[in-house]
Amino acid sequence: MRGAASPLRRIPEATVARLPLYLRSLYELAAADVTTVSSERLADLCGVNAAKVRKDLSHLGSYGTRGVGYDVGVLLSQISRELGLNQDWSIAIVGLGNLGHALANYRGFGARGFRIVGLFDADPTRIGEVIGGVRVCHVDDLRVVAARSPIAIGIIAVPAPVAQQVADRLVDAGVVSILNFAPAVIAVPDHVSLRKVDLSIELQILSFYSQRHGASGAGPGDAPAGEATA
Amino acid sequence: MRGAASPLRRIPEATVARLPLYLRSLYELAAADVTTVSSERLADLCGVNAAKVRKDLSHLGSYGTRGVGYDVGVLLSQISRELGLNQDWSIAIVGLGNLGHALANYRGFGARGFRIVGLFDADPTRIGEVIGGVRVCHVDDLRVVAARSPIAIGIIAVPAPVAQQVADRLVDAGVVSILNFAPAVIAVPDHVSLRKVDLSIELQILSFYSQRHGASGAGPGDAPAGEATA
DNA sequence: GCATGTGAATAGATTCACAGCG
DNA sequence: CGCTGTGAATCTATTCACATGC
Repeated sequence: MRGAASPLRRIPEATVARLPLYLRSLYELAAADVTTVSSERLADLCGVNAAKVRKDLSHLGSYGTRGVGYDVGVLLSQISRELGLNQDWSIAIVGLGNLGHALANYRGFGARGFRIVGLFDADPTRIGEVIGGVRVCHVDDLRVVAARSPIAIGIIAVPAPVAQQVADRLVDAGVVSILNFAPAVIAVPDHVSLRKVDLSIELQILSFYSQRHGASGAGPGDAPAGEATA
Repeated sequence: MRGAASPLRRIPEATVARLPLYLRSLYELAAADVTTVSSERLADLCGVNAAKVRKDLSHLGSYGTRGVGYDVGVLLSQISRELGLNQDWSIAIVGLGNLGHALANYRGFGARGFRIVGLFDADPTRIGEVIGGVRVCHVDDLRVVAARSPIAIGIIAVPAPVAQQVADRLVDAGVVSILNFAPAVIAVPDHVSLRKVDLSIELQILSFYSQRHGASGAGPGDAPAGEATA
């Protein structure tokens, strides 16, 4: 019962997170007219371990040929299907400050089936502006706009203090996937997928490892390495 | 042997990645004049499990009081120190397209000890432009500029095809931490820390879960749910 | 022969559950 | 009594190593 092929097996989260990586390398291989690839080659291209590639791919089914490798075209279409990239996904961006603006102008969404269909902001002076062919609407109209043409993925690019209420509005408008760029923890119902991108967290993690590992080319001027490690 | 306090224990990677999260909530608590916090409260604020908080914090040493909780100020300073946030970190951004530009204009770096000291691009028309008080230099001058005032963290915001060579130049200039925004796998020597932020990967992961879970408010027009799951 | 696919081994992270202490 | 700190149990992910099949 259920749909044709894919979503019967349970695919580990870690694997899902790597599939897009494989996909990208496969596109490059295809563009270079390479028709077959081994797990080892693909692993190299993606900066991972070959056994990991094989185990990951085995979760989608057995699409390799022993002694030969994987057919690039077949893998491409299997992974695309698995990731749901056969269909288009509509995106809305909320918050058009520095970052939101940059995202809205980013070409490369459309390239792979992600289409920006809505731009929203709370600042009246921004309403009506057209970015990348899409008109900026007031965030109060989110629900109405979403009712006309559904939004699959909402991108939050507002300041931290209003991130939660924007998330609430997105959920209220029927959005089931959210990508949060605001430096704030937000809560969503179980049926909504949430991922976050947090610049300052990334920098702090790097800071941690810089401090330990290479205490070399570190500080700028003030506090070179006062209580350094090495 | 070795420095005063912190870096003797081995702190799990997963824990390191959460420390900045705790830190942020602690700043908010401190700003609200809260002096004590329980693992459960902190866990709520960060959207994680209370046992996880306790175990994470235990890796830094025992700074809690049984029956009471943790002192906000003490935790703040312990985590800050552990993450290396007592010192300032110098940042260079390479690539000043949409994204690089947005990052360069982003206030909030400086707030927590991250200071943009260099901006680099390969496009001659952008050289000399001043963004956020910093002059854009040619990427060929990276090494020279870095020699004058060392760069701790390099941010790559160039198109994928040139990401690797930019990484090489950063490493060559003595940078030991790199944050890569380009949708490309890059390789760096062992002594360099590398983290990545990849928008299109995040979207594809969300696509995967949208497809499975809520097959509700999905497609926009073309391919609504052709071979849908539910 | 060669590279996949996979059980088994290992490592790592999360969660449980409770002893221990303020 | 309440909350921390932590061993033990569980779950997840990675890696190994080799039988399997083209």
